[in-house]
Amino acid sequence: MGRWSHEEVLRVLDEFVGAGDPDDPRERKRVRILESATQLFLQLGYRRTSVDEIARRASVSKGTVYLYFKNKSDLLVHGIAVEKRRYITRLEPILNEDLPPRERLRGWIRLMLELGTEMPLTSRLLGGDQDLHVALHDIDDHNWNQWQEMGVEILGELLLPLVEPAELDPEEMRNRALVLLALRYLAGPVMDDRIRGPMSIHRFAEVLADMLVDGVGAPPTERTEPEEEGPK
Amino acid sequence: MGRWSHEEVLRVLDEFVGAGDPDDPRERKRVRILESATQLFLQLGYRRTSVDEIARRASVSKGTVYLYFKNKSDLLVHGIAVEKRRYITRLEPILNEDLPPRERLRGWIRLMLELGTEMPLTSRLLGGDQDLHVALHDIDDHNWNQWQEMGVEILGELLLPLVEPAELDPEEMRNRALVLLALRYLAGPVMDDRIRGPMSIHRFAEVLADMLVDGVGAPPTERTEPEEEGPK
Amino acid sequence: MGRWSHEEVLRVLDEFVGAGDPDDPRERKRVRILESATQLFLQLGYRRTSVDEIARRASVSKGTVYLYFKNKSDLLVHGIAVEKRRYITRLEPILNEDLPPRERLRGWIRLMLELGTEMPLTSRLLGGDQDLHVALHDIDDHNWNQWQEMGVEILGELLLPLVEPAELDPEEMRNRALVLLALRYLAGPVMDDRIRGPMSIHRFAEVLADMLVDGVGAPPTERTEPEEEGPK
Amino acid sequence: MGRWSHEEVLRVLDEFVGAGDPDDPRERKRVRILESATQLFLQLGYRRTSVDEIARRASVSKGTVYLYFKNKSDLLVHGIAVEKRRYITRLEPILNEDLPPRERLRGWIRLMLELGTEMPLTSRLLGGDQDLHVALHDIDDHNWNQWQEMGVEILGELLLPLVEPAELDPEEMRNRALVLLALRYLAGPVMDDRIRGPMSIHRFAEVLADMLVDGVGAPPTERTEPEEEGPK
DNA sequence: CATGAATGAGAATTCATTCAT
DNA sequence: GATGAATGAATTCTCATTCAT
Repeated sequence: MGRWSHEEVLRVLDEFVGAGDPDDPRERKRVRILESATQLFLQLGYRRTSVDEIARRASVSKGTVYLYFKNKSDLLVHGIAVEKRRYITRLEPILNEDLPPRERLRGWIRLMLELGTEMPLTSRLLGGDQDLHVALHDIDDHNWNQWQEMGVEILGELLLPLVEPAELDPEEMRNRALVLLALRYLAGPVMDDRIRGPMSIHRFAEVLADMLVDGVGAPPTERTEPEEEGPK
Repeated sequence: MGRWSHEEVLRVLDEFVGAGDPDDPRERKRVRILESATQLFLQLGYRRTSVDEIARRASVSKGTVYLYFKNKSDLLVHGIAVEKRRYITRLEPILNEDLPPRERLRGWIRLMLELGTEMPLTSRLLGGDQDLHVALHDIDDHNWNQWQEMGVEILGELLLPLVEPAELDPEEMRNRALVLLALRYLAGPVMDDRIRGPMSIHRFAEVLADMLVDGVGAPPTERTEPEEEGPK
Repeated sequence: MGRWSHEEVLRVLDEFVGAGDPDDPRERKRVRILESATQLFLQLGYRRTSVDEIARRASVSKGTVYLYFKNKSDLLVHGIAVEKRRYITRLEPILNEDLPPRERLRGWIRLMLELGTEMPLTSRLLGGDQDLHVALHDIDDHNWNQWQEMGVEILGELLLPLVEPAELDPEEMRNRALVLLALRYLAGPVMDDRIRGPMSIHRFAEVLADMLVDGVGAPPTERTEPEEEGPK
Repeated sequence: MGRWSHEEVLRVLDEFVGAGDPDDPRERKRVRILESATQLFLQLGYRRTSVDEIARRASVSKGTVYLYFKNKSDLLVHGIAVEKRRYITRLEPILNEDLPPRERLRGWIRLMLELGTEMPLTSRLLGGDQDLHVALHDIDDHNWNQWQEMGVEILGELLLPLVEPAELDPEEMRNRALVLLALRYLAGPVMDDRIRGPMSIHRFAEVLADMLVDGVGAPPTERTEPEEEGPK
């Protein structure tokens, strides 16, 4: 499983904001404010979201927002941190489980495309949202690199057994990894059901995985559907 | 070529902003303002770009900007129209040429990924940039639908001969078309060379096409490189 | 000693905030808060000092500050009162001691210039600090007049024997008293060692006294230096 | 006249903001805004003065203030620059005129005390106003040093012929110069007629000069009064 | 008594748009 | 046509003061 074993993953986790006791009313308010902000950032974009509006949606006063977060951009930073924590949880089964390589790759593709639902801010940020980039300016680069490296590492692992029989040269293999990695940038668009058409995100990911693993002309694998699903 | 024959294509074109005589000094000023705006929108995002800055870059007064465009958002609308016109030109060879089906699909994938370079505003918009979406609100929907339908139509054509031997049912086929169509949302991210790694955009598109056409485990086709290329 | 005998001085003192038992833990807390406030007012100015910061420095909660002082400006008023009490103590030797007139005047000049160290808030206030003036608005006038009258009275006493031989007319004498009285406004500036150059405040006062008593062209008197001194 | 001959003085002047054509309506508005700001800064202090209030007093909109001055603090900087220009004008006669040394020193003392009327912001700043200091933070130090050095230089020149007969050692002389220099910090307080009593600022300066030049016990020189005078 | 969370009235600054010249 | 000065609504952030616990 390469460099991204538990220790590493936990090191990354430690960066994340500690959640605190969910029964503490203060914590509850904090979460309410953060969620209001996140929703509005997604709905209107970062700049168009005013702190006033965030406060109103969270039913607190403007001043209270600044009591819990030192900045408007601090709200964004914490929103992204919350998503990261969610990501780690979702990643672990793919990294640890004892599945056939094809299934692991398919699981990974699915996860990447579902990131849009579970990590909408991050998707937006990775998708190049200027507003978010500007708001995050300094932390941005560090985060991005970490994110990219982590992806390359993990995907390399997953890909290895699959491309072995074709005897691809290492450069070609690395390129394929990079291309597959870039698929996560579809996570944002894929949230839009006009883009997905009649498919769920899960199904969309399956179809993409089918083509990538076996080629556009090959027949599909058996369809798997998760129990519960967010959009569509 | 289905419904999207010349007449249709031209009908779409007609909607675009009429270019006018490129020697008319008024027209030249109009173009200069529009280009300044487009560059700044791409560089700073829509909101962070001030009309003042646009005027300065175009070496006209702020008032003049409003003489040629009724709004700040009008600048965006026209910037996008310019890109559309460019798109039609690029699309035609793929639609008309008498190439083997696999090559046509590969050509289409290449084009989609290169849209980021030639249609940066559109890519950004399709990629979910809130700033742009909000600025365009009403025109947005109409445009978007047209754009999507046009894509589905064209891609259906291209895909048909390739999937025929696999006897895919029509639903599966439509899904695959939608999934492939969504790849154009990679156009924006693919402009970032941290994402492409050592590959040019063209090469990136080739690697993606290889996997999609033949599967991740199949050997690559012969590499084609265009004479000159923008980034990387 | 004129009108400013013990009774008068004590009447003024009585106005000052009663100190209370210094062993009472409540009183100790009160003093701690007041000192924190005073230090911060001097360091940052009145407006820039937040009640939060005062509470933090005094290791109490913000609410507690309001338990002991009804206002932010109340802190300032009491801070100034504390300085007044200190002033009375320092003034007495000059009023009572049986010294030659020149020495008494020199002592008084010294004291005035040293007020900046021992009555920094008052100096700042007298020096025209708008922040403080505004914060004190109403009490201000009453206080100021009292302060001024007290000074004129005392200085008149000190000056009388010195100007007698010159047979100055009463108006001229009163004017000289007023001018000398104004020297106390140097107390603030004189705390800045860039202004004093290599001199201590004490030394600075001596040099000023020399010139005032004997003229700029006369040789200096023997230098006196106090045992211990604050700045420089 | 030492180092501060015409060239130097003009070099300093060049730093000042160019006034522009006083008939240009734009310039007139600029001046109106600047004067409104200066008056309010003096009346209320820097922090308590809001840009809104400045705009209202100058009868322009808030936005217009920012059209002419990039900052609130920019208003302060320019206000001080205006005062500097005034200062240079007043200084020249003292530097150039062919007067007896005593008269030159007396003229200088007069000028210093009158600075409060003609350079109220500067007086306030030199007097240690926290608000102003903070608003100016970086330019502050440079300015202060220049101001101080200029004073030491000029005063040294003026003092030399007066102390020569007393054969003061150089250190004592330098100290006397520094002490006299500090008298300019009385400029602010002296603007207050409660402090000056029945004297005009001019008269106050004369009385102070008398004492400093000849000693507190010596008779006054003939009284000089200027034709027109500001306060009192 | 003590606490510190909550409030909301300001304050500085930006910028799309208008309009007199 | 062209200009650019003027406007003022909107936005982020601060902090004295209150009050429920």
